[in-house]
Amino acid sequence: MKNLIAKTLKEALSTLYNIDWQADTSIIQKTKKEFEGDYTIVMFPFVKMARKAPDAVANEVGAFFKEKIHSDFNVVKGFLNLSFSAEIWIQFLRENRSNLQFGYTVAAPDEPVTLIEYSSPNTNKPLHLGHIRNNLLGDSVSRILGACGKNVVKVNLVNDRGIHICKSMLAWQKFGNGETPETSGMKGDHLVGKYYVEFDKHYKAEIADLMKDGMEKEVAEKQAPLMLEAQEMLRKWEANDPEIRRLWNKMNGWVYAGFDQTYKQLGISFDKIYYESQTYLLGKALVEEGLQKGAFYKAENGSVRVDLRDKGLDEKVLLRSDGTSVYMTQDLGTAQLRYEEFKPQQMIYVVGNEQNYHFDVLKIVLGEKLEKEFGKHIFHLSYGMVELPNGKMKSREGTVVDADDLMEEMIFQAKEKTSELGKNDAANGDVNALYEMVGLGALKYFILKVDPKKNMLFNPEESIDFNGNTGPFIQYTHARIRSLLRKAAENGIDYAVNTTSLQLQSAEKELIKAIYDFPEVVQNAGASMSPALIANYAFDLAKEFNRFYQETPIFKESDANARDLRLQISEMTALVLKNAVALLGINVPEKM
RNA sequence: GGCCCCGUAGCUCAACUGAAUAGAGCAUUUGACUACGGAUCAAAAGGUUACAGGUUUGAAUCCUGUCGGGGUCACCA
Repeated sequence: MKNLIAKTLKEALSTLYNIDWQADTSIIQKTKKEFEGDYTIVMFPFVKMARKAPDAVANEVGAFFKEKIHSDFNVVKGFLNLSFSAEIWIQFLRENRSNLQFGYTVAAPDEPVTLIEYSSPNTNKPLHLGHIRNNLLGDSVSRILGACGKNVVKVNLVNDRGIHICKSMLAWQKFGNGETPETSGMKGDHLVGKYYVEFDKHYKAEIADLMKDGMEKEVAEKQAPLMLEAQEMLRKWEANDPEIRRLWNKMNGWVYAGFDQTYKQLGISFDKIYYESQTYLLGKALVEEGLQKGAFYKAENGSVRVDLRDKGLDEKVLLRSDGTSVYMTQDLGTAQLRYEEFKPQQMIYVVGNEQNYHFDVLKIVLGEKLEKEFGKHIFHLSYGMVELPNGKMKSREGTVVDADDLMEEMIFQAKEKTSELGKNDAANGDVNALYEMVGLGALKYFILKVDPKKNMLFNPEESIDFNGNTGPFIQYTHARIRSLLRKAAENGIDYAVNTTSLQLQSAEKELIKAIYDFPEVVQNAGASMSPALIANYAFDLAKEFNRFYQETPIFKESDANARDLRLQISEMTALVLKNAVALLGINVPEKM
């Protein structure tokens, strides 16, 4: 529709004023509710060139539209409002009714890969709310890009090596008494996380002891026996010490089993999992290459660095003086590996905004210093922190919101709420599946409705809402529509509309227009990688339906054609709600 | 301190990337169930978009400065 308007506008401008306008749909927008019309064109950009008053231009262009595509129009202070006839909207409904993939674009067979990395957990502690935002965001953006016709490959980079996991291993060795997930009944990731905390506790005690003997705090932190042991363990690990490797494999195995369970419940998955332990060596070759090229240099102590001060950044270490790799080394290597494996047109990294600097460096080192073409196609999808009422989540202060606990709590709340409303009877089918769908729907919607790049606040004291701008509101609206359609089917009503010569009431027209917008919203969400656009759209659509539902009787309508049209609008609304919310990873029930 | 991000109703968030009277939800007040599903709807109230300048037909949005909040400046990841 916008394209038609743009095309006609171009013609109008050229015929009336001899203006050559480069079609730009941003000046064509939906008409605000207070005004009459469907679409609005802002005429200000043209008044100078046309050398006429805004209203005069708008009137002339409006007349041209009326002549050309039979749209009605009115003019308010330089804004040209166009209205289209009911036939056009009803026609649109008829054409799209049977398209279950409405709003989605299928990838072309030769579409190159778009790679997206998300989740990327450490293996020393369980996932928390921050990871949930990462996971949901990555998963949702994957779905959205897929719906935009991209060939998406989802990858996870597991951070399975380093001093952090050694800390857990050491603490388990020392204080664990051979405890396992089986003997303790704990989820593997939680068990390993427990020993990470345990390490910290004993480590702090050691520091305190050393300081009591008059040692400086900073020295004590480095001299504490536990820390020295952990570092020794890391060295042994790097030297492939069989015993350490066995322990490492065992404990990581526990963690993976735990993560798998969390991922499964969250409803997310990956096409490929990379392990840092398998990729960290690859970056070294790239560093060597850069050294040869003269892009990097060797410092006196033997570490390899890159000087980015001319880019407004600092010097950055790429390889330690002892030759071991750092985070950056590893990321260079994985990028190269992935490029060779998938030849992606774009590599998206879903990583928190605390790492903006890291990715600035990565892009420059890869794209400019090493002159790798794929370095220019790296996109850091940077998202804001989840904050608690009293600040950031800190694992050491025990203020983390655990992912598993939170999901469990949400499902429990869904159960409470459902029971309270007396909707937990067998008529709703598998009630446990429903609780899970609703609880997780609330959680996912809550996280995804806010713009990814902004920090967001989560208050554990107040449970996530089920009314208003929420996932369950949308799920409920969907269930109600399905119920309507079931009733129609029971009464043998076939609501295929076979006429377009109907009047549309305002609620009906608003709803059809909102449905019509969906494909464009998906495109916009894909372009800006923002599930928030989808979430807010779905909510508006559900609200629009409720308004329509309240105002226009369906089964009491005496005109069968009008009734059928309303059923058809309802059916299409349910489809769009389902398709929209599916892009957020939210399922929608038939009944609730 | 250098660099980056943010500041919108009491609270949580929008505003399609510069357009009309800045919109929703929650909370508050009021109204609507003998009704196709009340997890609903309708209405009231709530704003100098942190502040001060600037750019232009038009600014929450762009530029400059000030104040406030966060992030980051590791041979951690």
